[in-house]
Amino acid sequence: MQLELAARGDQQNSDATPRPQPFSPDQLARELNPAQAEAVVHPPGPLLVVAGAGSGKTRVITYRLARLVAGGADPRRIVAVTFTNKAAGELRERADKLLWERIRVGSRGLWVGTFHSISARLLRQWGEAIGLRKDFVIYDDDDQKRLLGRVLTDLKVPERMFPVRQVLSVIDRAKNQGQSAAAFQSNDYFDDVVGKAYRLYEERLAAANATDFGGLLLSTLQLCASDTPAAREIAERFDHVLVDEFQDTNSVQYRLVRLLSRRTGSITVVGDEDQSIYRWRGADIRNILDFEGDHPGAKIVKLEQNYRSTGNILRAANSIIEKNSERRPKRLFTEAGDGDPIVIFEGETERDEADFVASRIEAGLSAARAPRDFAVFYRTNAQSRVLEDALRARDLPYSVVGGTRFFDRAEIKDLIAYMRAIANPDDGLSLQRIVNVPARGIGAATVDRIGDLVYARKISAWQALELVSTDDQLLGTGPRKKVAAFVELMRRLRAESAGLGPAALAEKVLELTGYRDALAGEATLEAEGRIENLLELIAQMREYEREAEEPTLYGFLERVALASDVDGYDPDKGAVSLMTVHTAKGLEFPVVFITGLEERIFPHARSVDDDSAVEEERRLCYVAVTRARQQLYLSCVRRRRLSGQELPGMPSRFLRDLPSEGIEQIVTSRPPEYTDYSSQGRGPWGGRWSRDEPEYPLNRPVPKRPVAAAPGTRRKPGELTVEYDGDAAPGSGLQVGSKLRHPSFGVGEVRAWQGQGADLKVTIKFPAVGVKTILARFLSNP
DNA sequence: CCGTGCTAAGTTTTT
DNA sequence: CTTAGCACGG
Repeated sequence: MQLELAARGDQQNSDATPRPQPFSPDQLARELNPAQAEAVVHPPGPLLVVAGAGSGKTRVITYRLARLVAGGADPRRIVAVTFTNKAAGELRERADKLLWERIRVGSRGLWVGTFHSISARLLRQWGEAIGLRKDFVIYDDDDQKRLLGRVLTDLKVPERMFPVRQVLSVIDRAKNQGQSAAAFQSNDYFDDVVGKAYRLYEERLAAANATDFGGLLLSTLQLCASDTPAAREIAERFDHVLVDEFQDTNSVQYRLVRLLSRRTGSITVVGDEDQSIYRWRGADIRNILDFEGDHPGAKIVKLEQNYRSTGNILRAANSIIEKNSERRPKRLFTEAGDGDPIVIFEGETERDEADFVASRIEAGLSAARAPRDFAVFYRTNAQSRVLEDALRARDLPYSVVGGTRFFDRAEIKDLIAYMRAIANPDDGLSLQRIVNVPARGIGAATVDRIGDLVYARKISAWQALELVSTDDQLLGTGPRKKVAAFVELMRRLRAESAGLGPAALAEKVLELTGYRDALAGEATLEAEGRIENLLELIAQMREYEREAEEPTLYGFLERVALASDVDGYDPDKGAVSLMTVHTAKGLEFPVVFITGLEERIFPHARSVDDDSAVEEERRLCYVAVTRARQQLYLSCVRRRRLSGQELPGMPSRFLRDLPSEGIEQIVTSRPPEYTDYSSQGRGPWGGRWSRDEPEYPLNRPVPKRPVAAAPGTRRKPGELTVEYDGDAAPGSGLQVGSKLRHPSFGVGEVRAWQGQGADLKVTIKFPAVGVKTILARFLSNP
């Protein structure tokens, strides 16, 4: 009782009372299944937990971590690595809770984070040992592309033969495998050029005091492997290492983990080869398959009992994944009943599919099922649009997780670029972005000259700016003065930045640069939206300042650079979730729709010719299926419009692999007529679809004639309701130019309207989605 | 130097 | 179909 009342920070006193037995065999037997308990109590040393989907993986990690601490381990000397910030946050929260409940110790000082954030942290502390400054910035892939583009131009490499994307992917692959620019091997002409580009790219990165995603990890590995006092300190730093999603580690990450755990040998990895879906990003499935061989005496525990899904869903998942060969045999089981049958929908077009999804969600809403309980998955981001339209048409709240990121918007990147340039004067890329934003008369010609100067004299962009603003030989008087004014502006901002938090600094930037005034002066809806976005960013900065232990400008910039798609998922939004299958990993929902299950969509066209790529697609499908708790819908269509052209669709091979029991099928289409698309074939979709390609029949015969969709299930698309939030009352002065707010589209401007009362239709232009004609139902009057 | 209008191009998954 | 990049005219 006394213990219950002990204050949270009161650690000394807890020793006075007898300690409870928080992890006694009895207790564990009550809270864990035998396999879970085995993993939790295994003594420190190499341990691989093969955790099937929904088998209580996070539970095992938190219990094991807590038990290590209960046994005397210091939380500050434990590092737990995850793949997303969201997973890291969850792990920290659950570990903290368990530690407090059971042994009155918090998780304070525990290192939990993604590979990238932990690397950044190590580099900021010890990176100087390998010549890295503490204040480096992190370039995202857009920055990488721009930097490499400039490198390729300077090397006079023909763009046709060496597209930036392709060169970058080779460089990235090399980095993921631990090959630095110096060590880059080339066997052919292409790689010779890539090697040259790689070296110059790295040179420029270093000059900009910047690093990229791959570099973050590679530098950390180099640091840890170096013969320096810093490396020895790091080797002493951690007693226990835990790694989540181990199947997705690449070679560099794996070596890093081994170095961190080498001294004590206490390394716990948790993963599932069946859920390895990041091979294209360098993940090496062998890391998990060979773990035993690499760690003599390693213990392996398999978790096969699933606590998430119904029997029908689990059987479907098993039958899909069983076709793979690169895996240890494993079969998930559940003590739950069969549950509802899985529903397969086969429609005519992607609109029918979207409408089916929306109608089922609408019908499924009840006291027990809120919008947040539904998730819709797709293979590629481009597929989300039709689904969004269909949900909108039924007024269902939805939220697209990932996709075009908030941080990718132009105005956000501009502001971030200012902050980066203030934090790090050497960041040429950011300087280039903002030097003429808002327009201050510094044109492309001037920027080019400064860029040439940087290249020719091997100076930083900032030095070049300072140089041309004082030396009247280099630029004409007009441009020179303008550049000088910009230099002065940046100096002033830097001077003012001292002592300001990120949010206050951002406001200063918007004010002093005239950015906000420039937008306000435009007085358009787009500009209004941009200002709103900037305010949102500043609000995020404030939130960061509240949360972070030690908020700094670098800290915020790092958080921005390392934010992941799924980090934006918030169940409390109360909306139907739309996301790619990749983003869905690690999440679960009562009802799941997997759409676009067609050959060349899922599995993707780029994968169908390569057996091992198809295995990855199969794992992806397995991940998608195992997200569902109670109800699973799978859908495919016979004709799909994708980037302009319509292509015929064949049911995915994954549908053919489903068991014949526990499935309900809804068909509203018929197979497409034979069409020879070979003459029109263009690009990767290269639409050949001939008789030679195998048809994958579903389990029931397909009707000869199309069956009409149920009547009354579909409203006219584009009909929506808006909430009144403007400067005109209905009937009493609604006019062109009035502002209205729509729950999904935001504020829009009235273009035209017709009718009145309940039949009032208004045409509105929304900055976000364009012009829409809407059935307006005014909910409130001013 | 800047904004507009057009054409052409490219379309997987993301820390 | 969308978006990005480019040429042109002001």
